[in-house]
Amino acid sequence: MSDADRIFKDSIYEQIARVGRAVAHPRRLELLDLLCQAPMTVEQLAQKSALPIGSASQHLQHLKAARLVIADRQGTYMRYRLKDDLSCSLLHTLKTVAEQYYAEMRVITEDFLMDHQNLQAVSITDIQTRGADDSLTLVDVRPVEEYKAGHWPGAISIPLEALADRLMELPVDHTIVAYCRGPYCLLSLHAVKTLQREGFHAVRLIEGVSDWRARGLPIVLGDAPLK
Amino acid sequence: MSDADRIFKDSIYEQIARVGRAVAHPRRLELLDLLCQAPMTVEQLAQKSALPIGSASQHLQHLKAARLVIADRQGTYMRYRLKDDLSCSLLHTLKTVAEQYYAEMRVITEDFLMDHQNLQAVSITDIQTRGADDSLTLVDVRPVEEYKAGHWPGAISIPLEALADRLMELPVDHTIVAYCRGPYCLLSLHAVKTLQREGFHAVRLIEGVSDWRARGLPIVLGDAPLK
DNA sequence: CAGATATTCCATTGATCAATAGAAAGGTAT
DNA sequence: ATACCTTTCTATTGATCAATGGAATATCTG
Repeated sequence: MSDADRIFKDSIYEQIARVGRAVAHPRRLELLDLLCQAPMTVEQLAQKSALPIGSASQHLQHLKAARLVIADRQGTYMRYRLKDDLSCSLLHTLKTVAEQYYAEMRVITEDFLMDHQNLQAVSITDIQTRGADDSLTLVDVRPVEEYKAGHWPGAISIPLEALADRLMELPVDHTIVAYCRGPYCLLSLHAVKTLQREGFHAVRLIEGVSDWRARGLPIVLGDAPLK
Repeated sequence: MSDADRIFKDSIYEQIARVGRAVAHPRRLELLDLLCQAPMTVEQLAQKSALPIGSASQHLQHLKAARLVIADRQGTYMRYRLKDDLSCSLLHTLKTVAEQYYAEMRVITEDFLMDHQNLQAVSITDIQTRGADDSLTLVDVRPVEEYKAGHWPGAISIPLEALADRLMELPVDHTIVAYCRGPYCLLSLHAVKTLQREGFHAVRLIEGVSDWRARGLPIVLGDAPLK
């Protein structure tokens, strides 16, 4: 093989490695995961990922340099968002590999859930099969901005923080299905605990919006009529 | 959010980042790409990627630790292979992101191909549409082991090294379609140049076996009858 | 234009990772 | 058992990356 050939290959693999390096840090993955939910400012991202603003900004710069996300100014805020759904698919692929290849993922999840008994979880396919059944109420417990940026058809928005004050909006005779950002987001878990404490029959939906997005399932934008 | 919640999330993202770190280095991507073709020994991998044995071994350890590949001893040789096709899909996703998001990929490829004029390239869909047309001969110019580990149905195996000596096996009135490991492998490029110099009408197939594998297209194993 | 706010830049420190060469380990064959 | 071969381990050096805090920049408001 000639020198020119070698240089060509090195350049190509170097470009692919740019993608790899961008997703080689846990904090950046968390930020990317959040951006799969909705566009957000640095401040929001830092708060939701429990990062100092400076660090969050630096990691976002890194993601921007790898062009997985783009940033645009909105007044004094800087708003970051995914370049497109391919970034979301990339993260989804990485999660799938980790879930398939690392038994640690199961162990970590199971160990954690041991502390939270009585938490029934359902999958989106379960919901779809008993779709005709009308005794389910789907609740999106993420912050409202994320709901507006895309939510499951028919779901109503009650952010976890407001849940305790808005229980009267929920039908007592229904099964309440709470969902959030995905299997590793804990909003729906806490929602279900609250609901059960208040006497509702509540279950947790495993998947989140980004999982549906990566799979090409339908997502509704904007406000939806409350039931 | 409680401390336990934060520890859980950190652990989960740390696991996902293991995947990211494994693919964050150009040399490891090249090794993974090679393993998408066929299982190989450390020596073969080192030779094909122009790496010192020690470095190749170290990078393979890294891939093994991330469980994208597995190793088993065969006599004095150590044979590495992909864990399964999911590793291949992972690499395919990374390539797709790089191709979609980085104009540099196009620039590098175009600059390189400037030095190689008269190189017509066809896609696998082109081949499939004119499938009924019988005037095509598909040639797999990779090393025989890789051909045996999976090749396009109907393709014959003539490794690039043997091509000059085996021209008589090719029909002069056909269009010869050469393929190799993928768009960034240069074996088919050199094959087409050789064939053209010898008076054949030859074109390069853009995709390689790993691209078909990642897409779930049919692949034939073992020796195939020569035409 | 001054003051307030959000974000980025910069410089420093510590940590992790890559490349290399030579020694060691595991396996085969005589 | 010895010699030989392939691969891995170990240690060192240099390079890159992450975290942090404080200064600088950009925008909006009064």
